[in-house]
Amino acid sequence: MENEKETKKKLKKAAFKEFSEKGFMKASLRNICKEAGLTTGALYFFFSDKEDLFDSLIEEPLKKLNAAIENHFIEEMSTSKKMAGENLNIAEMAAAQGFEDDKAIARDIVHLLFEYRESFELLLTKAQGTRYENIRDMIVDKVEDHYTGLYVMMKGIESHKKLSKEDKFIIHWMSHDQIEVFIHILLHCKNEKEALNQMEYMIDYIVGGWFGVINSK
Amino acid sequence: MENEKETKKKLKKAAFKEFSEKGFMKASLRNICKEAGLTTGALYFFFSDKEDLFDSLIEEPLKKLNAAIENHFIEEMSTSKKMAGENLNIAEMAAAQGFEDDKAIARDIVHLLFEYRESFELLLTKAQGTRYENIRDMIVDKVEDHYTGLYVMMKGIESHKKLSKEDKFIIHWMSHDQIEVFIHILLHCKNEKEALNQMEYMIDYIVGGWFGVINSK
Amino acid sequence: MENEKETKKKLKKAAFKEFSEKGFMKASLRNICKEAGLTTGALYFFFSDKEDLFDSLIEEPLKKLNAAIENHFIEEMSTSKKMAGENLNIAEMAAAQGFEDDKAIARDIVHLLFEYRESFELLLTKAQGTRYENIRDMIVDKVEDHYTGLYVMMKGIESHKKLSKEDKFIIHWMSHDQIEVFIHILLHCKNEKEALNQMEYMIDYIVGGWFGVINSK
Amino acid sequence: MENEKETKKKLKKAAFKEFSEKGFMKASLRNICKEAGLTTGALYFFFSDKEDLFDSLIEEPLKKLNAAIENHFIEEMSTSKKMAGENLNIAEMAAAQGFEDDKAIARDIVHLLFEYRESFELLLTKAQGTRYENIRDMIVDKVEDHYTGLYVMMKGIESHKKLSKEDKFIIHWMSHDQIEVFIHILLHCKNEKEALNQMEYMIDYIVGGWFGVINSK
DNA sequence: GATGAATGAGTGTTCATTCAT
DNA sequence: AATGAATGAACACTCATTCAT
Repeated sequence: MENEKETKKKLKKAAFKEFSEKGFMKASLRNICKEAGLTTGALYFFFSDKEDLFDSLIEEPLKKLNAAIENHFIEEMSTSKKMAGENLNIAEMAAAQGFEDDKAIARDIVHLLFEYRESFELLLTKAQGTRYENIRDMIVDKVEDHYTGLYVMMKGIESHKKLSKEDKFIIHWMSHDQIEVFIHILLHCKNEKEALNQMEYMIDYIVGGWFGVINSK
Repeated sequence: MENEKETKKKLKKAAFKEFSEKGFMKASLRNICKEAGLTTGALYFFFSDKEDLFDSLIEEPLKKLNAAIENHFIEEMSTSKKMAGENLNIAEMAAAQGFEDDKAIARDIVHLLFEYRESFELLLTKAQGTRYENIRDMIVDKVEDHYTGLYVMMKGIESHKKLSKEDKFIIHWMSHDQIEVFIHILLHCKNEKEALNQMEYMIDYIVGGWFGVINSK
Repeated sequence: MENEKETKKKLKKAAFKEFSEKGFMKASLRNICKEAGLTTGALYFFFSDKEDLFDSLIEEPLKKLNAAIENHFIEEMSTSKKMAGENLNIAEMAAAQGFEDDKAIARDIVHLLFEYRESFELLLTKAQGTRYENIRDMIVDKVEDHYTGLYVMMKGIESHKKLSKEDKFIIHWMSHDQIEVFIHILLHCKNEKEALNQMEYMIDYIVGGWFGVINSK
Repeated sequence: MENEKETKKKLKKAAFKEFSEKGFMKASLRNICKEAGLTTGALYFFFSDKEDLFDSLIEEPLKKLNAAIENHFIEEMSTSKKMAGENLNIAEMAAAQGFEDDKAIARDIVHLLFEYRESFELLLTKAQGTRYENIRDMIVDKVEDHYTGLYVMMKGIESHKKLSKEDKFIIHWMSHDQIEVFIHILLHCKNEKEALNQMEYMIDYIVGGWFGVINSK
């Protein structure tokens, strides 16, 4: 990233502007090159096509986000596992410790989102027409397993295989909504500090929602 | 709608297919006309332009949805008002009666969504490039006042003017999320029956979220 | 004209507006019919095509103009002939009687032009794309013989056959310019009265020009 | 102009042909490209749109014409000024010296017109639909001040502000007619030599016309 | 590395005109 | 007399992409 050719940087900068203003589909490579003071040929030296150019703007941040998700949501379910070993009502426990672990994860994610704020905004709002147009759902799919595990434990269900259609549906929704929270914060807070502040209230909402579901029926 | 000319119907059907497959922007009027077995000129006899054609597919359902929103969220806040007249804790009351009014509203909306299911799916997922590309936000804006009123009462705040930045942010989020619930149901349930079933669980989540927020701090 | 069908009149009125605003080529039959509150089919009942519609707006005035030209410039060359019989310097004679006959002709033409003012304006400024796009030249050709006769006499040339290339050129120009005078008046005077007033000065110019040419060399 | 790419030249040549045959509005870019053996995309590499293509054919000549007009009609009014300084009847003087200055100007203009003959013909007869469709009037407006000055002096009027409506009308006409002379020569003479020859007679006419007006009443 | 040139298929849209009813 | 529907060809213009140099 740092030692990229000057030309490539100019191209990416111009592309950023154009994609941000018009979205992927309406963006014009001609405009981008004109803005960058280059010809279309130059663009095709660095990028294989329009989508590759878009990719270059969000690739690194997206990789990091994926890595963070791997770390936080997939590899470890230590909190839950630990608790499951003991003889406590899981919901009470989670409440007792205030979901401290989950809050820490959330803070990490928010930090990452704001580090590459513009890229993520681009990815989330201007990618229609690229392979990322369903990026929200793609991310939801990635975290769904994590929340399934959490749900199973909190509900005291023996195995994933015993989950009803209704369980699965609500788990999918809650996963979706968790992602929606992050996106909402990214798109509506003007900086990380404000985001972390609002995050506290959002967590009250999400946790409340979870308990609403877990205690239902 | 019912006594439309055969040709117009063919055109709309073909348009539905094309828009659904490719989205508004990538849809080709030529394809639509070919599919309908007509020339492009014929299309322009019935519709003034590409967007007018798209409009025709979602106009009526959207009008009805807007009307429903007006009726349910804007004109009446009877539940809240009734309660406000008495000397009770509003949150307790709402909980006591199980948010029956809100549930009734939700059922109505769901019914409407599934009555024109395909149109709403089109509107919500394929409208980029039309004036409806921000339809989600447009609807959120419409219901936000309603939820602001609800929030003020449940929190026991004197006036809308006393709302903090954080209050406003979380109200906006909760309004947004309420709409998101409906959209999620529309896009993930295969029919109204299933939707109404899932709706119950979603309401537990939403109500839990609200209490999480209201009781916070 | 008077007992035309109401529909036809509406069509012609709307056509007048559209042709006047956009010129023949850019005018749209669809617009005309819409403006008239009719369908294109109706138009084609009364008119065979776009040009026929245009024609209908200028046909009668143009016929009358042609007739006036026949009468004044072609049939009669009485003044000149009379004079030619006598033994006088024709130029002096013409000057002496102040070109009274020609002035009378001019007044007649001006009267006609202003009687159908709008039609002639249409014909002269909005006909590009019709068979009248060279109407100026067509009229010039009609009056050229008359001026050739006048020239021959004033110059004392024996026969039309003795006219040099230069003579013919200047005759053509003077014929052209005479028409240009009428057009200029039509397009720049707001009514007939003003036109007749300005006409006096224009005649001074034209007569001066003729003497300049006749006395040259 | 000279070191233009072969392709661009082919395009301009084909455009010249098409515009000359059909006029700007009826000309088809497809035809032009076909004639040039290229695709429409190629055209848009060299020209920004249809009008830009037309412009390219008349731009340089028109610039030179405008410059010539600036030089001759606007900056200098030396003849008049010189004379105004002395105590002579301006009309007599102008006549005495045979309008030599004005004749020189006319020769210059004619030379220019014939240097770019085809371009000027295009501009004057095929520009309807472009921003040059009123080019005649635009040029008249440019020279009118010059002739106003001349008129004021020849008539012995104190100031421009004392000009009557009739004065202004006849000045406008004479300016218009002067331009018409040049156009007539351009469109009716087959080369510059013939044009300069005919010009002599035209000047007799114009000068005669001026005296007719100046000495009137 | 980068340019300038060119492709070729595509876009939405407009048009005068026709014709069965 | 007039409508409503439909045609079919044409329009100017834009696009991502390619490639010889």
